Amino acid sequence: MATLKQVAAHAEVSVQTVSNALNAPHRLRADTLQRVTRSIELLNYRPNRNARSLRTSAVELVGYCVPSWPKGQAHLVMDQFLHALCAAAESSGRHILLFTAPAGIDGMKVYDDLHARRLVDGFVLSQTETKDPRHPWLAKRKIPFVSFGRVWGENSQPGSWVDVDGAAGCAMAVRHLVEAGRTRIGFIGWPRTSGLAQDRLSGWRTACREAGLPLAGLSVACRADTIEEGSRAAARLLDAERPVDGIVALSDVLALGALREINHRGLRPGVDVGLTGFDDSPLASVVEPGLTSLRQPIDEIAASLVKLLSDPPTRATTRLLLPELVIRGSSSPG
Amino acid sequence: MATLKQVAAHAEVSVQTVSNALNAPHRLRADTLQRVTRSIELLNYRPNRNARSLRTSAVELVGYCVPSWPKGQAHLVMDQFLHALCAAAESSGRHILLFTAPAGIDGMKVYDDLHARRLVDGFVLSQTETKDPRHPWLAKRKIPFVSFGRVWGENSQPGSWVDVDGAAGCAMAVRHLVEAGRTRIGFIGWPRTSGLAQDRLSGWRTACREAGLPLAGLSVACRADTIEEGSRAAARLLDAERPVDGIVALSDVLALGALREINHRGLRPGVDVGLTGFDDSPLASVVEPGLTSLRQPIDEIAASLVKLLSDPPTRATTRLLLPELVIRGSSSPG
DNA sequence: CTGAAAGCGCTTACAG
DNA sequence: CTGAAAGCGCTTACAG
Repeated sequence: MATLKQVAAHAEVSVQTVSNALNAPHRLRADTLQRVTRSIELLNYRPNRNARSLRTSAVELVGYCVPSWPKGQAHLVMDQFLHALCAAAESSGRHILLFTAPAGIDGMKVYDDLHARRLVDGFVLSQTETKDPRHPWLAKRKIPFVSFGRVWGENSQPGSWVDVDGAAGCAMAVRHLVEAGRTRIGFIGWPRTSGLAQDRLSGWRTACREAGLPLAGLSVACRADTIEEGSRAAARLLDAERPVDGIVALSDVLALGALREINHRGLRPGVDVGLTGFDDSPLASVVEPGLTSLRQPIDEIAASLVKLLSDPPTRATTRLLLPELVIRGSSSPG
Repeated sequence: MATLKQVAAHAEVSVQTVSNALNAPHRLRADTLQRVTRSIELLNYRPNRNARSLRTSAVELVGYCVPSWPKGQAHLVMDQFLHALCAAAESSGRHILLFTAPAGIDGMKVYDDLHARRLVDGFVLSQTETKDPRHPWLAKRKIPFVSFGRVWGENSQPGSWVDVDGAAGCAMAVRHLVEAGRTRIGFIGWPRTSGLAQDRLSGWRTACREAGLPLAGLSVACRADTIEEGSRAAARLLDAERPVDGIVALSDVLALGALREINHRGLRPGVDVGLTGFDDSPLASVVEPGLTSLRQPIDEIAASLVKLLSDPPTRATTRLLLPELVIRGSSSPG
């Protein structure tokens, strides 16, 4: 492995000049630069990142905690997000360092340790929870971080965040169903304690109201994000005195449950009942008919997060992105 | 941020002694160790990893290339694998560094660069392909790596690997179906060019033969790992003069296609036709009836990989693990 | 058991 | 535009 010193000797310049050739080429005369560059190539020199980091105290590594899921409850779009995050980081010479940590406040000593030992410069948080303790904890200690997702607390959230506009997304879904002629659209969500659920619910409510559609008794809160709960909720909406002809579900999994219930009853999804999900997970295109779903702009989210972490603006910044409605058979025939 | 020097001053010993307290505590007298430990805690000292790595030239970071997938073709068990890999690495003080790289030989300069700049000590390869160019490339340059999966070449594969015994797994699936009374079991796989497909096919063949079951015309090779191909293959097996009453599919996705076809025909999965998949992906427990599938022992695989990379045996080592048959409704009623 | 010193491979004011 | 020197924070023979 060639070192800076060896390159300098080979090019007959000082190590400082080689370092400049790499980090500030404009400081060199053209012919010197060329000579140094040639030596670098000849010796196949690659700067040692540890030495650099020790000197500059920047490791150009971003910590990301890989969530652990209850059995079978895999995060279906995580690999897409991770790939996008990696690609975004690499476009500015950074990389992602993966780690595991206990949930909640107990995990914070892991974050602290990684930062204190200089394994990472900062963190990208995701799987943000209502009243997530990580944000204030990190902010208090001045450990750099950005958040994918809001904390939904009463007070303003510490740090920069990027999120998807769930309300706007669900409103898009409602309008899409209205255009397909639906007149009674239900919402399948989670309890009010979840900020994310409230957000998406509000989009459904607003759009229904704007379209002059009824709301009363048409929103169901599921206790868990499972197929079974989705089925049960759909059954309730379809068993009502005046059954729904459209369903907006808060997640793909709930939508899949609804899809099953619709099929069980001999109703035709996309014909008798229009249905939409959220996330455009791999499940959405695997079922039949395909599930219309709201796709989060993963690449843009990842790029924003990395940018906010790498070049932190002077004050905390927020960015709300629109999801994209991916239309499949569950909401429109053919 | 406290440094070694400050801790040494505080404990009134040399820096060498503090370093020993951390890395070779047995060299210190008990009272010295205690005094030093107290100072470390008081000053909340955390050793700078970059300085350590520069000195020892070990970064304790394992590179893992996050695969990019064609749209919608997410790797459904990847987040489980990544979590297991992280946890395994952390149990020996290591971490996972994620990166992206072009497929095949074009990506090797990325691997080379990460290693040369000392961002990683070595690599865990996965998504291994038939005649994967990465293994010989890395071996030739003496860049440490281990492989999850075999390369299936004619020659012996460079480097250590860990893999799941697909043949044994598919044989287990066949025997399970035989026990449930099936007498005509088909296999849905991929073309013979895939070593993995050959492996799993051979398990089906062996077990059928041992059970005295027919083989002729009962294996179908799909061109792609999609629902549609799985459906088509199942249709062929069910349209035969003597239709099958059991199907072993090479993947969960193909099995899901078969499940759809079985349902379409008004046949009852698990009753009229027994069906199994491979991977126990999140899809398997989400469909109805649940899909019987072969679960790869992810945690054990990850632990083996990290161990082989961290404490490389003197000669390349291989480890073949048994998958576990997870039985759900698709292969047995109730 | 403990300590003084060299050195890992860089970058960065500073001087020329 | 170029170079000599200090120093980032550790570890590791080596000496006492």
